[in-house]
Amino acid sequence: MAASIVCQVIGRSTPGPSRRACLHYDPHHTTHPLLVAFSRLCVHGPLRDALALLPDLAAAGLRVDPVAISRLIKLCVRHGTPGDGRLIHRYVYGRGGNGAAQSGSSLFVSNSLVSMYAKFGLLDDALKLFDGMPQRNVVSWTTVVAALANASGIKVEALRFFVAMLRDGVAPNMYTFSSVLGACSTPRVLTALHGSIIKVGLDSDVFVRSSLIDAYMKLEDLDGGRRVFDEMVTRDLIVWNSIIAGFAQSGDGVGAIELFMRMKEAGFLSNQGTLTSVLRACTGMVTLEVGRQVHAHVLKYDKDLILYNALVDMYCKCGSVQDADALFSRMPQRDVISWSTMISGLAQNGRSIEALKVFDMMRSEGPRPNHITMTGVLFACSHSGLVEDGWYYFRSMQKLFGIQPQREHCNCMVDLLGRAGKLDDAVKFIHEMNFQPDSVIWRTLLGACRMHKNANLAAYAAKEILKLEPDDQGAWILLSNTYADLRQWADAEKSWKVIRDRGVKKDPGRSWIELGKQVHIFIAGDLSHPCSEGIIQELSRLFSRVTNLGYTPQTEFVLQDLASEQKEDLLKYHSEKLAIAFGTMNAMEGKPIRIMKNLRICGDCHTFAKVVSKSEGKVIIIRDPVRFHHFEDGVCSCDDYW
DNA sequence: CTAGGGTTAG
Repeated sequence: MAASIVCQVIGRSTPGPSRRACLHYDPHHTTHPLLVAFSRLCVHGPLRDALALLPDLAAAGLRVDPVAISRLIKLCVRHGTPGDGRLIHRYVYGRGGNGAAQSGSSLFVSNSLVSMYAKFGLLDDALKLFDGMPQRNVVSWTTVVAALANASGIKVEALRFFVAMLRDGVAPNMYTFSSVLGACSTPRVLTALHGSIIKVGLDSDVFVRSSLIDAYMKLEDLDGGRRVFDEMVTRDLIVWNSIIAGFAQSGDGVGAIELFMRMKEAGFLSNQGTLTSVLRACTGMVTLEVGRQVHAHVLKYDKDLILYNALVDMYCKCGSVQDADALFSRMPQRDVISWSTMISGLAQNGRSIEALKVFDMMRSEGPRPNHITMTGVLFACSHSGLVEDGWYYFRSMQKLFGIQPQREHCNCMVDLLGRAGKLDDAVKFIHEMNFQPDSVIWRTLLGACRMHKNANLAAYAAKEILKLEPDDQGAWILLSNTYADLRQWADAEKSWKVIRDRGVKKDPGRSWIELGKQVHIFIAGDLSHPCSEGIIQELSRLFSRVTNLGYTPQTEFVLQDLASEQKEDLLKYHSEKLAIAFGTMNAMEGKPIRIMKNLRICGDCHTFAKVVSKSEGKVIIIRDPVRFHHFEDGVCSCDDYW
């Protein structure tokens, strides 16, 4: 076997003298033909032939070039065959397994093997080999640190190994630092690491810098990340992507987009990674106009399904179903994600019937729905009160699509029944489903109880949540809100006391609106916006107009027990009202007013928006974290059902 | 032989 491979390899690649060498081997003047063949196979493959020579090499007692061995190890990684890697390991270390016995068992080769195990996710093997190594250098340590930093759940171990490395007297290099930064879990550790990086003069390395930026961003220290970025003299595309992604992920979409503009000014061409981050920023912010501009960039990657899907999602989340739908129907190909995105997007925009129509289309011409598609379908049903359809899809998804209902589907069903006011059915469903109810389910029920003002059941659901998650803020807040809705101020106050005592803070209501290239943010009760005077005037103008059309403030949506004028004041300055006033002041002819909210819309603001849409003849679109409300001529797309 | 960013649907 070996002989035929050797002849083949040598004969194939170099006819003439080497073929002779194959036949007349002189140990003093010529490299052994086995070694020649082996080295070639390590570079060009096939992997299988190279592996087949290992036993003969061992039998002949030949010492193989470590470079060749490590190339072979890399081939295994490329082929994704850990078994072959183990074979090489066994050959290199010999039967004794004492680490120094066989040919090629240098530090270099051991490092390659550790790295191979790490890349296959075989951490135990990597560590066992590492522990048995007679010496270890920076590379050995760095390989292990990187492997641990990339693993989930045991990142702390990376830090421990890093410290052990220092104790061992091995100096970290830029590779080590950029790896260990990925395991950096507290600001203190980060400060310490950053300090040592500067001290040893590695802070000019681009890799180290981008890891530093990423580490600051992951700890939500945007300024820290920004500073590292600003100090850089030479930046590459990945550094730009790091900082843009950091801003996009921490919710600072405006910052992300500004950086994207600067990146283009600096002459960098965006790649798929840049654009996905920028689209994510647009999706989070509902900056439709900027999103359209990004769309123009994306056109250069027109075959990229991921970017297309992200665009459809962005248009849906920005409340522009027309754009989303136009794009969806023009897409060269559509996968499950495309269809699911479109279905959920329509449902979120209150177009449940259309969502179900798209689902029918998908069934006839698209890919097979998956469990996330079904979540979208059930979401469509629950947000339109289509109880019967919901039951039908829930009951038949196993039979029709082979999808076993999961937790999230049960949650949709509880939502469907709860929203429709069938609270008893919802409770019955929870007790009969195949899962142990979790806090998500109870929270859904609690939301429905609040909507239908069933305080007793709400208290039950809240207690169940607090059994599972004793410190859950949401449970306390929803419970107290329920009492407030019922005007049971004593009970509400009791819950608020718990919230205050535990330091639970309620997120203030925030709304934002895009005007030109700027995003204006409004916080409930906060009149610090530069146009506040104008906004207050506009609000009173709107109030007098809508009062004539029959609007009265619904003070039951105010949560504290206050005199009714004070309550009206609080209501008046809800963030969405400030945004609506700002929107009507600056409205452009024929364009809808688009507003984003961080919390669910309040009932009074919902009525207000409806009446304003009629009195001002404007379309108002408000997106809350769950769905959209399109207000037009006094009605909302949600049919007052949300 | 060791290192950096992004990845869409709920």
